[in-house]
Amino acid sequence: MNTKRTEIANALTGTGINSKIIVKGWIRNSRGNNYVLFVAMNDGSSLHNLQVVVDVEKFDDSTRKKLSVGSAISVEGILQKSEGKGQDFEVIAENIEILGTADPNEYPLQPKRHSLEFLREIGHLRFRTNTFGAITRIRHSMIYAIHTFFTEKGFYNIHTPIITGSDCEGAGEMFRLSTLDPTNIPKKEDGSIDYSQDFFGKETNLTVSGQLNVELACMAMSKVYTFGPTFRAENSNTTRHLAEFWMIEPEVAFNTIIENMDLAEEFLKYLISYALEHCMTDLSFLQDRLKQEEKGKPADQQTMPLIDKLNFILDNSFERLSYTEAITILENSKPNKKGKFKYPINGFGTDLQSEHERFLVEKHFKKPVILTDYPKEIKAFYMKLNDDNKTVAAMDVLFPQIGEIIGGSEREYDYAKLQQRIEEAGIPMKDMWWYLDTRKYGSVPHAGFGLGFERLMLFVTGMTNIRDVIPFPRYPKNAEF
RNA sequence: UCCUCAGUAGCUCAGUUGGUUAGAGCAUCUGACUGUUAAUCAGAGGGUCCCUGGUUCGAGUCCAGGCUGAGGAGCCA
Repeated sequence: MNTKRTEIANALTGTGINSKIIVKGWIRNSRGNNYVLFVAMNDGSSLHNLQVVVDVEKFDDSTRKKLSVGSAISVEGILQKSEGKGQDFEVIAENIEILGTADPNEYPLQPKRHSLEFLREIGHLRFRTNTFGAITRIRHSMIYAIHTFFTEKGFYNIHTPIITGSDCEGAGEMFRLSTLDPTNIPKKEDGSIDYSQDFFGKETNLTVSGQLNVELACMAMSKVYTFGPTFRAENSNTTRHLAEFWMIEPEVAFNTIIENMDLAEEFLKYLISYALEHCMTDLSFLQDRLKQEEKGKPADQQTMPLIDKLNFILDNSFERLSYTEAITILENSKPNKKGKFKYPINGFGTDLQSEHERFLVEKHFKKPVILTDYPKEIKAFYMKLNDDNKTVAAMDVLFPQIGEIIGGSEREYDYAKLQQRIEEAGIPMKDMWWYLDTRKYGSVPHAGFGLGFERLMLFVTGMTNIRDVIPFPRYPKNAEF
């Protein structure tokens, strides 16, 4: 006899029909009468539940009582065509083993819609909901697609360090990392902290970006990418920021900003088409969920259905324009002339606010936009200085609703110019010697970008809060679970 | 960090100008029903009204401070 567990996703397609199978999983819903019980179970392999039909007479009272929402069970029975209308197949239970009970008086999940805020509070259990099951499966598919995309293009994955001794990655506030006793910190004679006694013998932090390290690998391997966790200790309380998030950073030798843009656009379109191809069931569920949520809203606030929105990205080329051109458009725009912008446009040098980005993407071009050649003052030191001496070869990919999804640039590869930019940025030269060495020995043009993985997940799933697209969100005042 | 809004049963929420014993739906428990689809029907139990202080004869309701959450802004990915 077959004693192997059948995954519910397989059972739902009728694999093993009319024969005995064993399924294991968690009860999502249980209902019935004195004679027959219908138990919906889920094992994570599919959005859909498998219906187990329980002939009450065949089971004792104590087993039946334990068939409550949240309990884990193993069911042995015949898989057959369902007599009911809601599903194609069902299992007629012959044997039920209770693997783990869940006291219905305490189990917090009900077979009904819960608010996302409530589910965040029970983050340890939220995987057991349809929504988070769908998000989890899509997230995995996106991770797989990312590695597949780069592998097919001949990239090498580089594990860049999570602990960094460099405090000049320049992307935000860092989390300090130390094994020193905080109640008894060793001090030097001048009163400053004596890091020579710390674990690494120097000041260390959690990385805010793998870019500088991945550039080192790029200067030998040509096409590389890093995909890892990054940490920002900014006190950001928004639906788009996390203290711990995952970032994909490709870096390509001999590429200019043009090829960098091409790569970014191709990459995003690949991932979105991968999701449409492999995650349709979960995407449809999330689309319907979103529709439900928007039901009460006025028509003009309702967004395009999720799947249409994803297809729309595939069907349109991203609009590419320079920062300077964008400023001109914004200056002449209706909201600017009518004083509708909270931050008015003041010519070249104005840093673009989210309201401006949103105007360009959602109102003016109505498609994704790549902005290039920003004023050097508002961008990072490693970006290549353009011939005008005013702008740098930066590129930001802006998406509807979420704003900046990718930030990248061609890198400054001229030794002297880079040195000068480091100086202007006020970064101590002695900390950057290894990075400067890449420009000293065999320097070549190269370019790369960073894609915030959870921002991508926001777009693909249509979720609106970034805390719901990462399994264990970390944000100010919260490191629970 | 700033602005706005919110916190009442396990969940989602109602609670009138400050007034007796704080309500509903769902969930839970008990019962009814031979195939349910968030099953249905009947009944029952369930409350630190976020916390601290204040005003008042009297506070879920008013005031102050704090905590927590949501949305927006800044920082960015």
